[in-house]
Amino acid sequence: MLSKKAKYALKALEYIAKQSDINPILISEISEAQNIPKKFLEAILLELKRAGILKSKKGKFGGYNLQQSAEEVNLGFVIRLIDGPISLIACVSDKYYEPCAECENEATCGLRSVVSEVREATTAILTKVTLADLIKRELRLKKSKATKK
Amino acid sequence: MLSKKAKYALKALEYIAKQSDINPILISEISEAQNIPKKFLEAILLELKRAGILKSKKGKFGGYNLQQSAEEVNLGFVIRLIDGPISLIACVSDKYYEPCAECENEATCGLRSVVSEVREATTAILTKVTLADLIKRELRLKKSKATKK
DNA sequence: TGTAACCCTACTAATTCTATATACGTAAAA
DNA sequence: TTTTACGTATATAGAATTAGTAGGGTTACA
Repeated sequence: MLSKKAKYALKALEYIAKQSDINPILISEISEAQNIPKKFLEAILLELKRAGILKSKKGKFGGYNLQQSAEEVNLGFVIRLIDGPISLIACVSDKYYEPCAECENEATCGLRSVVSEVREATTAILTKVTLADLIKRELRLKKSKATKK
Repeated sequence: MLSKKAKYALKALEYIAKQSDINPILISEISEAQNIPKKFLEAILLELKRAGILKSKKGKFGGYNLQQSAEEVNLGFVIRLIDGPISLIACVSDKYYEPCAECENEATCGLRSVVSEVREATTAILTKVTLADLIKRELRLKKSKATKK
């Protein structure tokens, strides 16, 4: 499962991406709009900034903006950043690889081979979908809901 | 990520499935063969028994056997049993559904729609693969490794 | 009836998650 | 140049989860 932190990060990024690029967005504005505890959100945004996704401006009329474009930021990157490995077992993880303690032979482990397939399928989706896609999806869903009425 | 408990459960089940059906398998044997703490394994096997996957025989010459056939037991069932939801967010879970606290409209949530796709892809694999498949895979991997030499 | 096996309850140490508190640094406006 | 409105940094803390341990109890076979 995703941690709340990762979910907050994605919600916050989506919110920032939806606003105009001109004015920096306040932490407190995001916090209220998305129901995220403010102090917790501060830490999250800072992490996203360090990772190069966001940029910030200090002082009065400061706040956060995207550093990369909404088309560049994919969900897999964010989730990996905040929650760590996406794979179900570390022995099939690319970025967070660790050998299994018990498993004597990784190359012939059946479980590993299955979990590896799951990882491929999961990351294929998560790294393909960007913030921009997320916003587009939302619009599409809202439209199809409206026409159904 | 899978918990160690779930990994232990799968390893233990695979081990039992590989043995002949005639003699019950001892907890201590599995524990040693798969490097699983014995007392922890006891608890896991008990849970698998309660779920109807294993059956046990008490007393001298007792032990564990499969109750269902190796073709019947799929990995998704075991993982869900031990670790809970497979989905990344509870709002797309079938068995462990819970509404999102922050999300005001589930039907139009872009993140939900992406995570839902991930869930479909993941469960499709995990519920298709059975213990019997796991063993077959292992054999196949061992063979292809041998021919490579 | 002894003993080798599984069964059961409760406890705990360590870690992670979800924040909160406090103090500090910085930039723009009055 | 002082004030005010922001972000930055570090420390801490309660709750939940994970990964076991301890210590018997119960059953059934020889």
